[in-house]
Amino acid sequence: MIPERSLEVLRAIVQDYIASKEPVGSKSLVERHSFGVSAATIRNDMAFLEDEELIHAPHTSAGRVPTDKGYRLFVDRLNEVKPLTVAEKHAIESFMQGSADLDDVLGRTVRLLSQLTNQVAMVQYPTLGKASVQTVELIPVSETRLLLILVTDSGRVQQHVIELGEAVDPLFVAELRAKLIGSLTGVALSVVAERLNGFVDGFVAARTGQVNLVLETLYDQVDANRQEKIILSGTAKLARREEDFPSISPVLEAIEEQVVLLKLITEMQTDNHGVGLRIGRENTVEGLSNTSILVSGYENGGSEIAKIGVIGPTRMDYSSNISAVRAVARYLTKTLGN
Amino acid sequence: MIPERSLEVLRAIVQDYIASKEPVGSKSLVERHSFGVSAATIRNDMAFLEDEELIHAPHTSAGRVPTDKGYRLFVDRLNEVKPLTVAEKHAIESFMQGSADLDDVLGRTVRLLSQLTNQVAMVQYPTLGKASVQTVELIPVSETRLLLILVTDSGRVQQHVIELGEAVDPLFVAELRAKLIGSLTGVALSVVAERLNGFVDGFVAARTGQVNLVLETLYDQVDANRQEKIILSGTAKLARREEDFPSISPVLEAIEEQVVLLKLITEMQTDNHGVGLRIGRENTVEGLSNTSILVSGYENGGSEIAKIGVIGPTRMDYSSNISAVRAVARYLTKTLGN
DNA sequence: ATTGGCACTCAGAGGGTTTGAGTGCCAGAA
DNA sequence: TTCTGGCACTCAAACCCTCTGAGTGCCAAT
Repeated sequence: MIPERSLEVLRAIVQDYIASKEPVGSKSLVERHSFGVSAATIRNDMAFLEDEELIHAPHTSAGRVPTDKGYRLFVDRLNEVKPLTVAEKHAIESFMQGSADLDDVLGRTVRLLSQLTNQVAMVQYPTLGKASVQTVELIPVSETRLLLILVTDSGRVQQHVIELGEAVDPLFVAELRAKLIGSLTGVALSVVAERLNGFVDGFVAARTGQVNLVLETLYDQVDANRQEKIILSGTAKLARREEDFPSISPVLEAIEEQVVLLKLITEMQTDNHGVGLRIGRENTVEGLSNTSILVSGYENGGSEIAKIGVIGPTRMDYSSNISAVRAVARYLTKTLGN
Repeated sequence: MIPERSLEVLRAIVQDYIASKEPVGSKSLVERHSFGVSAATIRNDMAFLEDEELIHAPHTSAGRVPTDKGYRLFVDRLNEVKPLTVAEKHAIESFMQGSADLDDVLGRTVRLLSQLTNQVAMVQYPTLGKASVQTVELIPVSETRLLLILVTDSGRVQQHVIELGEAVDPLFVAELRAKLIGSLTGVALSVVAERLNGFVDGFVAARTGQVNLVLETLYDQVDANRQEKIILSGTAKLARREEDFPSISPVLEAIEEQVVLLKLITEMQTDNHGVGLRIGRENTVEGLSNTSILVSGYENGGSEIAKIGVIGPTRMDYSSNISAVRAVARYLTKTLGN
């Protein structure tokens, strides 16, 4: 077990280090915090913390810096989540005011979060989840082209133009449309494909080519709901922290690699405080070993779920950032609720 | 007038500097290029070029570096645009293979351009231009909600859900839909609003509220065609060139500021070689004083027009980049032609 | 106009010294 | 047992000095 005072010392070290960006030594520690003991005693505690690999000295005659493990313990056991200030809550409200469609809401949200935390923010597009088909439409837009529209009950609308390559017969389109609506309304996206098994048999042989073309497109659209995507904001914030990283280039590269980032945040569990956190090397991704990633989940109409979060140096202000991410996620869920 | 050989010297300086990233001196110049004169003579020419402010010495006993003005003269008068290699052409072809909708095409294009030039690439979304309405659709998606769809002849499809707040009468929707189609098919987006002047008078008074709601949404969508947007790719490429900039942070900030960037590229003329170029401080934007911006125009079905380009250090390989931007722009126009 | 020669400049590399924040440890006090 | 004051020790970073060499500018000779 780690003695009580040592934990206090760790907390103080993390706090001072976050504030000053300088390794912190025993002397400045006793000056800024009232431990009621001398610097020498603190040094003993620090030696203990170092044995436990919770802090680490960049070189012999320097102060101490928290290790990833130290931050982890700090966050899990010592950190009190700082509630948002009134000004911040106000900022959230006004930022989200008057947002229109999904793209718009997510765009605003990610900018908001970046601004609030002063870090790089990210939002994952909502994924398939439990969403189901609200309606399907088929509209001729020219001699040979059809517009296929898919509306899900989570309010997402997708469309795609299908080039049939031959003249469109309005009667046939009407029939196809009616049958599609009949078969799919209310059906969960995840079972659309199997529900349409044998669908093509209901048409005369001459039409099967066209029907299949439409079905292909429909499957693509359903899949597009599965295809995941992330938007980022505030990349420049990373650069302003140049001192924080040996080089920002690998970090930028890593976060530009959407696939990796998606994988990473998808497998993150949101446990404590409703947020998920990976500190430093806990992100197995190379290039992110000096960054922490903080995510929280949000919901879209109860049927789609995805994550939102920030990426910053391991030495970030966890208290504020955790509450910001949590608040914005909650707010986003609420906004999408309508 | 600038003597012939001095121009040759300038060309050599630019080329060597781009290749080596080191200030170039008279000695290495005569070694690497066969001028047929001695270093001392070259020095005289360099003194002349310096008087003309085409080159500049970082400090007394250093080699010379081209100034913005020097690059400008180089590009305008000395630079031969390097044709793309077969491999590069091949890369373009295969990269664009099998692209689907507008988003997808633009996304691929910008990644392609970034990869080809090894710089940050950007694509502006097509703007309004001469596009006109191909068709309008109005679809009930729930008790109280309508889906409005606008298709332009450039193939762009937009949709938006309208919350009417009261139950939707199918007959009314059919009437509204028919009248909209009648009034708008083939009408240029720029005159949609005026064409609908008095449109609401054709309905019974009880419906005017709902009609106006739909019209508002329609106007918004038309405007969204005007609303401009840029996508970027390869931001990390900037960071890998850390030596090129005193600090990348202002550069990143500048390019994250879409509004500024849009304004900048919009006012750029594409003159020589079909591309537009701003070198260093020619970009009045603060933060971009060490970067050059290179753009070329592309068209979407002849009716929408926008720009595509790259941003890099002033010391970039203009020859290759100009041809890459030009080629990709041409290819993009062709791809969108279908 | 061009050239070789030469004195001059100066950024940057190399090397040595100094400084001071900070540690580790110990012997004695509480 | 826990804490404390004291002290020797360490080492990165700051500072300073010198040296080096690439490069210039200018001039007198060709």
